[in-house]
Amino acid sequence: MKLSPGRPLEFDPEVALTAAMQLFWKKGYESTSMQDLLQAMNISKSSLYQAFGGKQQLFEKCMDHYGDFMVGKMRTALADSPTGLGFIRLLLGSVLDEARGTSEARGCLVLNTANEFARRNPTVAEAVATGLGRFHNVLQDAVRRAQAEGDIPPERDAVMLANFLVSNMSGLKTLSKAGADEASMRGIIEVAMKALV
Amino acid sequence: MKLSPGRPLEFDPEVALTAAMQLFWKKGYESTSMQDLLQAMNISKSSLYQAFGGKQQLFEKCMDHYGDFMVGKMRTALADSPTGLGFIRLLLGSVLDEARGTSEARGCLVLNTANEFARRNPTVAEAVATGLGRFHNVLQDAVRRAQAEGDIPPERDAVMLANFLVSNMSGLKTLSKAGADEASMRGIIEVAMKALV
DNA sequence: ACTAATCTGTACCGATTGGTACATTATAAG
DNA sequence: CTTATAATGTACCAATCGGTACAGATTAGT
Repeated sequence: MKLSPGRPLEFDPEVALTAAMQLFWKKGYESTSMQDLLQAMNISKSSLYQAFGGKQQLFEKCMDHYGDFMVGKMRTALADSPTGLGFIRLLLGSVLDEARGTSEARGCLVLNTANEFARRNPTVAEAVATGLGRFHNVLQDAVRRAQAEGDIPPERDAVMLANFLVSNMSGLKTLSKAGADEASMRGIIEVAMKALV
Repeated sequence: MKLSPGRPLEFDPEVALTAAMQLFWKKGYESTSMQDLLQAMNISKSSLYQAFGGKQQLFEKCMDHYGDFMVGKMRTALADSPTGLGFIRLLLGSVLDEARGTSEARGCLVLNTANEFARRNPTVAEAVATGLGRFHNVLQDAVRRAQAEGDIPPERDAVMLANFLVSNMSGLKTLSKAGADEASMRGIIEVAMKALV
């Protein structure tokens, strides 16, 4: 930890990064302009380029930040949940908030990015794969715990079920953006939950 | 059918519309530029504005065109399929082509649009809802036929199952864009199919 | 006080965006 | 052949895109 002379930062990099993340999350990469970012992060263009390197590099940092943020939330939710199956139901149900309009239908930054870039950018594709893998791992742990607790038959393939759950989360989030009503989504969740036992 | 004087069209509007549709399908709305469209449609800018009104209006026409095109394909596939359940399996399996890299991972124009616009544009939101409804109807018919054929229990809610299938199609397409391998996707399809019986 | 290092504000860059104005060309009806 | 109508080609528009150059401001060490 060496101290160098020079003017100190006038902003908190993590706060600024979080603001950028929220914006990318809500609007996607392409339709988020530098101007939008500067306003949301409340820093000058020079500072952004100096501290984050540019739009693309900032976006990649946001993807990582999102992964940490969201996986952290999921991990604590899983730990706090009385049962593994309860956590899964809660997670699927969280999409209903978006459908109700309670929260914004901004989906998941990782899945949004997968849809927006569709493997066109190798760097981004890798970040998407990494993020998705982390979510998968949480779901897989939840499934295994539910199996240990007797709520899911032990002979079922936990990896497959975790993949199935990720796919359903993704589908639900897309349908939510498509304007699906809450009742339809409840039905989908019901069918998906029944598929686990 | 009245004949008016004036210079005749030098292009087939349907051919041009299809070319535009393919481009929007592959690249999305925002990242498809006018220049891209003119090149793919092989018409001049004047002709595009004269015949289609502009980018946004052209896009809406493409959405309708896509709906006709895709629902038509699905309807004939369903009619040609020996069983309703076979059609459903075939439809879900079609996503594997994208995962294999056999065909491009461009997903579904309606779902892509839902993800890109996320209800920000009311006009587009309505087009998305309409398109999705048409897909849902095909799936619903397939489920009812499978029920009549004894492959799906008659007491199960056909609407719910159709919604579930749309959601899974969507999830699979997103995961395909995220770079999921074929084996994972086969597993997901297996779980989803099992959820129907 | 001076210097080296770092951050910030201002002004600017070429490229590209979707869209428009208008003259020119090609047809059908009279 | 003239005229009304419609399609096309050319030139242009302001606005915005992400990015850069550079001077000014603010610090720590000497």
